Amino acid sequence: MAGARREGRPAVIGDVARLAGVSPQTVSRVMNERPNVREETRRRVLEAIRQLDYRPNLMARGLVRRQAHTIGVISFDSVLFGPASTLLGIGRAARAAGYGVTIVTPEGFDRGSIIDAMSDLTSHTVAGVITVFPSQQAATNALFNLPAGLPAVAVEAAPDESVPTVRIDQAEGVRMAVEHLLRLGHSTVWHVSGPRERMDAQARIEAWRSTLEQAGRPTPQVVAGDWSAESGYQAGLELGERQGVTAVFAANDHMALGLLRAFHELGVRVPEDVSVVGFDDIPEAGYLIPPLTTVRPDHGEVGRRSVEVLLRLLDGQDVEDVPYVVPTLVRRASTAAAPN
Amino acid sequence: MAGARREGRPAVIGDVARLAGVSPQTVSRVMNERPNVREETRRRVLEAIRQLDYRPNLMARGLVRRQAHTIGVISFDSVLFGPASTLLGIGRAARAAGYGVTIVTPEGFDRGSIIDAMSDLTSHTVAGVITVFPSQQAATNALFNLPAGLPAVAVEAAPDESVPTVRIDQAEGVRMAVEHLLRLGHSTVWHVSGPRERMDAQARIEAWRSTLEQAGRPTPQVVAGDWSAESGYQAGLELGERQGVTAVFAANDHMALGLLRAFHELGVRVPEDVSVVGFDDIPEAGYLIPPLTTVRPDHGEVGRRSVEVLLRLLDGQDVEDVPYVVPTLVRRASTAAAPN
DNA sequence: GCCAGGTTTGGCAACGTTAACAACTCGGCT
DNA sequence: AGCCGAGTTGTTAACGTTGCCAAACCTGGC
Repeated sequence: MAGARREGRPAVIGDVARLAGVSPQTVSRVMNERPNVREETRRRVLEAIRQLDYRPNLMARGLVRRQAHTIGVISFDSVLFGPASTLLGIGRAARAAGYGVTIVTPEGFDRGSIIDAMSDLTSHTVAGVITVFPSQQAATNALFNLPAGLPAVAVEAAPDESVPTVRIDQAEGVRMAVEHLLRLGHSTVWHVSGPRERMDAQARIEAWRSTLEQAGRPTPQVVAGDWSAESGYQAGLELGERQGVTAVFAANDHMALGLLRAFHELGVRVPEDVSVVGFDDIPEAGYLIPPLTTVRPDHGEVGRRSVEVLLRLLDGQDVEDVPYVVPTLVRRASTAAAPN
Repeated sequence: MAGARREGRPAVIGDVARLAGVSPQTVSRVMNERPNVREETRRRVLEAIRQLDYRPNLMARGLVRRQAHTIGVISFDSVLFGPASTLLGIGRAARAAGYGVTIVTPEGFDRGSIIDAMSDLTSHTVAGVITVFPSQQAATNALFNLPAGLPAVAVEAAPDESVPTVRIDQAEGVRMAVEHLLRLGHSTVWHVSGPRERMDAQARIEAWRSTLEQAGRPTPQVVAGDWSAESGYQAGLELGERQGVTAVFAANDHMALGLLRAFHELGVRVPEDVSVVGFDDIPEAGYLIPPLTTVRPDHGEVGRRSVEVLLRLLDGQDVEDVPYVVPTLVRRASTAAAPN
């Protein structure tokens, strides 16, 4: 019978055309919501589409239109709360704009694993790329190995000014945390940092230092951690024994959590003896012992905004400065006035 | 000059062919590592590829070969540790097998948002689909709306036996947790559950109940939570006031964390007065106060295995039963002998 | 020097869609 | 009646790749 779908195979545009008694071109017009199709014709086509359960082949469409319908994302640490939230924001915003999202997670920061991970992104399958990397080296490896002309946006770390970058305003977040502690009467604030090669860790160290300097306070030695609760715990064992430590700013909540535990073991009371502030506002932050005062960056907003910038790039516009995403300070019970 | 790349556009196979002085067909053979290409010819082609930075167009390739190079994943709660780890496992395994991964996260469990989220997966862009859903309803909505003939694998929740399903052995994990507590001398174990409409929550409730029954112990009323630390906290306030509660099994670590905090507030000591066991082994579990005894499911393995099963399906094999992924019990300091 | 059999290479068509253009329809106007 | 133009529809070719088949090229044996 005319218009029957070919055996076993999914329907294609020609099948729909035959069933509706029009040309493939007209079906294409209906699919793409172009004007100048008689209402009656449109109805017939739509009905045929429904009957055959026709779904346009995006690969064929991408081929003629010379454009992909997907955004590529290269992300590290995608299991962590922050990056995972950013990824979710990217996914939602991309889909709203009609793009799919392909996510790759390289094994390491080195050039080899990053190029390896990117291999399918570079094969004309993505319209543009967003990197979500905490390290400048990784971002450089990724962005300098992209095919020429492929639009890219960096989240957090970028090799230089040539790539539009969406960032959390680390400096502002840290300033809020440190000033909060100073206002509570602490004479200075110690810092447990993330790994120094990470951009965000570095940015937080610098913001912490400069806030203290501007307030005319001494800047203690940085205690280096690696984002993990374990490293926060080790830092806590060290700081808890030390004289005169009354306020600690940890570069993320996981380390703050380790700190809390170390202080608890040592009999150092939080917040009576020492105040602690974290960074991230992980979902459990409010239920730690004690509930953690922390800086909340809006990772979802970072994701949304990076898509927005990429779309502008795809549209041929050029993008100058992207405003920073400003975090907020969430005050809970882990901070209190300095002991005297 | 011969072999020059056409202005501005990325090189295509014809450009490479011209530069190497061979036909496009031969370039294709080299790209796909087919036999019967003279070594000298292969070298010339590879050199041309390098010179032009040629990358094959996967959309064109997919079109002729009638197959996609991507695996579609529909996931819920992708920010949580468990699903995020599964996603990572899927991504790595897929890439190792030469597939990209497209992830979509619907807004809700209802049919509308799921179909909506799936729309691009259904347009011939994916070779197969993996669902990562904690609810049977969601899995049903997804899997019954897939185009006919598209291979699919379910993680955790599936509508029925028709779709191969990769699961954590919830029952075994729960049994380990509950028996651990019983062996410590507790007369029974209370349970703070996840939301009942979630398959995994339901499975844990049932396993908890049957383990107690098999041991001939009374089964207390389930305290219902919703996975969040807040709900664990509320449950803790309730259980902490109750007489005779000496052991609690929380259906996930976040709720266990809330429990710990509530008990702390109430002056109930863990593990001296009450033992607590969680489920998930989130990265911070070992640094809570006290470090949490918990069940560790290998989410990454679940992801890897689901890809493996999907690949078998794509290969035309049919898959009978997929063995459960068995979790392990991680003993830490939140459990101890029952008080007398 | 010739032929059989294998290896290497090229030509053509097809995958499913859309862009560009051509052609047709229809009502209104000269 | 003939013509115009807006609105609607169809035709042709192209996107970049690979499957299929045929052609050209070797190699060694007689």
